[in-house]
Amino acid sequence: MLKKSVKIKDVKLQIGQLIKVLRKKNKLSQEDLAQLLDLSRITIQNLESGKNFTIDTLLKVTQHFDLLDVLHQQLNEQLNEQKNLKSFY
Amino acid sequence: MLKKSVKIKDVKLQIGQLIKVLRKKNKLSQEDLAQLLDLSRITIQNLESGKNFTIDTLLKVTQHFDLLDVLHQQLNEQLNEQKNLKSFY
DNA sequence: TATATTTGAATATTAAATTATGCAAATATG
DNA sequence: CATATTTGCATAATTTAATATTCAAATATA
Repeated sequence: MLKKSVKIKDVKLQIGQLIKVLRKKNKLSQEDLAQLLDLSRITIQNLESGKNFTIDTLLKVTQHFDLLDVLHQQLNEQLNEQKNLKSFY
Repeated sequence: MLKKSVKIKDVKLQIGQLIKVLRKKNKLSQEDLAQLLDLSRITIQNLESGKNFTIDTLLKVTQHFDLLDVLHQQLNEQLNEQKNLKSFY
């Protein structure tokens, strides 16, 4: 059973899908979210549709949906893993 | 005991730190890594020092250090969590 | 120590992300 | 169904990430 490798495009589409779910869960239109984050609707649309975007844009959204701490923790775990150290909570 | 909130800048610096550790573990100079990913050394330097950068740049590095699958899986778990579904492996 | 390599930081240019606007298609709501 | 709202996708202008180059400081290596 061969598992096909994940492509960069796949991950971008996946991120977009996640943002869209979060936005709809919070009953926000693309325009609503854009205004809350001081971005244009087009940037939100690009983010959700797998286009290239900046880390600042992604982290603004992440922060708004209270996932910045989760991300920070996962990165910390990954960092400790690479250093062969246990992660601490 | 108050825990101070994680800032966007913190996460960017953390990503940069992680990339730097991965690069050094693989005994690559910034220039080496840049050439392997068809990027400039300056882009790698910006990535490692907390500047803004694009998701394509980050995912190229992630892919090179065989962490794209891990990221994909974590995103899938987060997506299922937001949908109130169990993640599957 | 000597010196070769790497890194950080500046400036200037190029490529691309972000933005603004408009409009048709899709979706939501009365 | 009717229509108001939202979304997707163009095009063009602006902002900024990515690049090229150079040089001094830091680091690695003989």
